[in-house]
Amino acid sequence: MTDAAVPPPPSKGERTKERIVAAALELFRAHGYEATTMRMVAEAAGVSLGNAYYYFENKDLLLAAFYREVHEAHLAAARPRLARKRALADRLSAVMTAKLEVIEPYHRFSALMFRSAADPESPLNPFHPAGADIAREGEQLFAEALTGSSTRVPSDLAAELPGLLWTYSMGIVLYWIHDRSPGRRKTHALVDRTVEMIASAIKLASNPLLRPFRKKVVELVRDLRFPTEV
Amino acid sequence: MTDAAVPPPPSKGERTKERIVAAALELFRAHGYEATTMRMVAEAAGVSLGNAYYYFENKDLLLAAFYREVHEAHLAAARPRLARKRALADRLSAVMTAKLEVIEPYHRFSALMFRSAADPESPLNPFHPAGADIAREGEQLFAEALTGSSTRVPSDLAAELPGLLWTYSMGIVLYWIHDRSPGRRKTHALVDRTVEMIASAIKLASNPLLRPFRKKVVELVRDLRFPTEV
DNA sequence: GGTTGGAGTTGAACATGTTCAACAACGGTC
DNA sequence: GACCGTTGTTGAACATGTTCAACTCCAACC
Repeated sequence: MTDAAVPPPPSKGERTKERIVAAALELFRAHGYEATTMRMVAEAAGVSLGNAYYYFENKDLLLAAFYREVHEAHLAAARPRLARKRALADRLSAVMTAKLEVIEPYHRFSALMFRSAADPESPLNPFHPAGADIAREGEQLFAEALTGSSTRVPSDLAAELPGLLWTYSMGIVLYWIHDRSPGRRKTHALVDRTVEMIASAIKLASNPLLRPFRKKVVELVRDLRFPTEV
Repeated sequence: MTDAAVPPPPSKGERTKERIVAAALELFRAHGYEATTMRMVAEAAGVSLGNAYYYFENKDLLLAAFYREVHEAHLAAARPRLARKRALADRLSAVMTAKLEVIEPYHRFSALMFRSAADPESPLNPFHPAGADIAREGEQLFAEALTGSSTRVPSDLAAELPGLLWTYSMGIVLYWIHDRSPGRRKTHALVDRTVEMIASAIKLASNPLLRPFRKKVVELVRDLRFPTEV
């Protein structure tokens, strides 16, 4: 019974959509986002301009498709590395390094990802329905990095850490966008050093003596984590 | 001798530019950024479309002019409040509250400020020459908040704090952009609580016992503060 | 086989940011 | 006052994201 595993054959529309995405990703890679016009995408996909808009309401949604692809690549790159590490700092480092490596080819136009991520209207924004999946999966990855590590974390903190770490990773990406150093040396240095600090801070915060302080921070995060809620 | 204080009379061009800015700000306020077209701005300013582009290379630069106006308003609102506070937490709170009040009328399109701020190419980005002034003045304001307070801060830390606090304020603004709660309650709550935590952390970090740890953090910040440097 | 309704597709049209060659106004110089 | 270079100004043209009414294709149904 392999029925459940066999996806239905792609419809004509699905194949067309796939062609459009592929064309767009290739053009983005080659020319960047702004320089890639919808007409170029349509032509490269062997499709009319209007047809591209039949599948993607606007250009941003093509970017969202691209973003998802990058995200999948990150997951695929990070998980095998996690399997080889125990120490928390190493595991966090594995996740972040995988991220930096995956996004490196797109440095020249990755600012776009970020601008969209900061825009409440954009499908890339983690609070937007269309972008929520990626954020959730990103947090999930950090959750795996935590649970698989040799470090024990109190449960109240453990509940909030994945979200915090995901936010941290967004901050790193923002730094990386502006990083002009060769080989993105500064971003890697920042990751190396902050990852150590975070691991230390987590161990410290797990100390029973610090429970009251920890509670206060966890409460703050829990209360205010979702600005979009009322 | 009041010569130095008397600015030269505005040239024709300066007056035209002023009219364009004024028209743009009013239209932004009324309709938001995207919905305001350059043609609308030109017409409202009583000027041809091409002429608007003579003064502002692109629409983003009009947004930059708007951003500067908001920034000036923030400085003007924050400084008198600082004069009435001594405690560090109160002073930080004064600066942040002034900021939130000043930007509140523009909540609907303020995401634009942020997207531009995150974009290395944009004039709003603090690492971009055109946006650097605003960032510097923002840090300066935090420097005033610090030096005027009753709290003593070790000099190594004092050198880095304004920049860190400015970064913190950007984070608050990012949160505020997504805040849908009535009266922006959640953002205010976040400010209230984080400002306390920051003041406590600064006092804690000033403790001589923590000098090694503080040195480590200060060094990290100093080394990596400017991603755009090589 | 004909009909029908939805999915897929097209090209033209539109709105808007941006550019540009040409023109006008102005201020200084002789 | 005539000349001239700089500053200011214009409207048309262009590129590109987006929309839309019309068309084709195709599978399901009678």
